[in-house]
Amino acid sequence: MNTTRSGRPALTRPDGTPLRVLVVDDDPDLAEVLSGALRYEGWQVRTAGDGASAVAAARELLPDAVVLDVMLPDTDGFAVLRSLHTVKADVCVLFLTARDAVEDRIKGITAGGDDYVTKPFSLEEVVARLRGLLRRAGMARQLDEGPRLTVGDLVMDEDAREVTRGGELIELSPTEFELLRFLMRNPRRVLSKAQILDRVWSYDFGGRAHVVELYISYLRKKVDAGREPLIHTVRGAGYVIKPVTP
Amino acid sequence: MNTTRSGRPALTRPDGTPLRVLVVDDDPDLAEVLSGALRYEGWQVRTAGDGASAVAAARELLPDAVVLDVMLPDTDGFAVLRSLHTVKADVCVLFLTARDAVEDRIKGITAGGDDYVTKPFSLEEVVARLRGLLRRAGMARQLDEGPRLTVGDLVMDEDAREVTRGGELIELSPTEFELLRFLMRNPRRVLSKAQILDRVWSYDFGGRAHVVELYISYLRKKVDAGREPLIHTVRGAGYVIKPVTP
DNA sequence: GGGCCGGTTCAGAGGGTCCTGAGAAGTTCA
DNA sequence: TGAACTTCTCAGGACCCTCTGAACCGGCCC
Repeated sequence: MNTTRSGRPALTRPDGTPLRVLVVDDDPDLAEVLSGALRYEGWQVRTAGDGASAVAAARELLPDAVVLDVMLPDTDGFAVLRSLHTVKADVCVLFLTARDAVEDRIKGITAGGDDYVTKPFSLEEVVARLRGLLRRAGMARQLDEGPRLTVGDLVMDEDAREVTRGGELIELSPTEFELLRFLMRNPRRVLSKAQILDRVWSYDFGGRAHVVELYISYLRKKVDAGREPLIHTVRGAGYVIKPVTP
Repeated sequence: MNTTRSGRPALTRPDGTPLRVLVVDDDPDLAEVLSGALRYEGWQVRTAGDGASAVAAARELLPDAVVLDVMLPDTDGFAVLRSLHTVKADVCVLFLTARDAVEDRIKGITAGGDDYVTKPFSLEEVVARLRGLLRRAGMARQLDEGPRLTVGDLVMDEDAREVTRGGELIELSPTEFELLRFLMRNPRRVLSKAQILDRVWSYDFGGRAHVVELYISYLRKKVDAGREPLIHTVRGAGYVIKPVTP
């Protein structure tokens, strides 16, 4: 089976070909970061910088999903959405939008099951939302297990945003939740603080790696408190989450 | 079984094929939003912008239901209705009409089992009405369970518009009812304020997400008052309804 | 041992999210 | 027409989340 840089099997559609995503943003840097992260996750990625070329690219690529900036130089996102749906009716769309534009043009978007993320976002957020869209659309075979992540007796339900350990409910803040999700999606793999910062914190975060240590300590208090620890420090390298008994 | 983007099983007719609906409206944005919401609910959707193409599309699609704007650029909705019935006698029709439209004529039509919604409507309203029509027509297998929604000891009878908790009747305003219905149709799933706004409030509502918080607080006062809470806030994410003990 | 380094933890400021009460405008119904 | 109800805006305030700064801890090397 084809594998990706992340070590996970490539995401494939029911017919075995890789999942395709089109990234549309007029900021080339951001488009690059996004497509890098998605490629890493096993997507076949293509980018476009404006509405016209987005529709053209979609006609060629016939993507399963589109990551679409609402503010584009030529057209507005809603028009692009309509064109995309005429190109491929069952395409999933994830919108990127500025914080204060939310109420405006996003109206009606999520009604179709599409979703949106506000800038500045974290890559983990984008990747997770996209996964959610595809899973609900029944597109990717690998996602069939559903919205559940498990490490030992620690269980995360992404849809319900619920985390339990040994059946006991654990309350987490948004950042704690994202950090834990990132760890749990990469069990038994050492993640550096830089990696964590890049994925869990938003791309324009200027802070230092110290926050990662801080949030790891928060997580430990809630997740590992008084129990066999799942979260481990690897000095000089980063952190891992792994079950106690392999 | 085939599933939809909403995670619910696809709506199917007695013979196993998906339910088909034709959306007829001359406003392409509205048609797009409507068809998105219906597709998400498991319908096979097709749209038309005027009476002539509506009849043509119906002849091809042979829809189980039609969502029909009364005001069309070429013909009026009632003429279309007659044509539709010659194409497929047992089709269910949901009319979309302006608030001050001639109510008598609508009522004459709906006597036949069809229904109508006045603009501006909420998507939740349209989706629910359509469900009701199909259920009464005995079309969809999945709807056989009837009009009852249950979360813990909270019970909603959609047809009677009645809500009880622990047997005790709870009086709700229209908006409160729709909000609660949307929550109860998605138990244990965190719904963002944007999602709620898109589905429960009418499509032309310009207000801010703040109203959602307000109505959640109203609901809590009536539904959760002095009892074990069913409605939960997930900070930074949205709201969930779920029974205390799973 | 002393200094250094990576990591952990505590305390607290500031900012944001969310809740709620009060009240204005619009709607329904008698 | 007036009263009751519904819907929504506004503003105050409580609480939580996030991040900074600084102290602390233990291992490692000189």
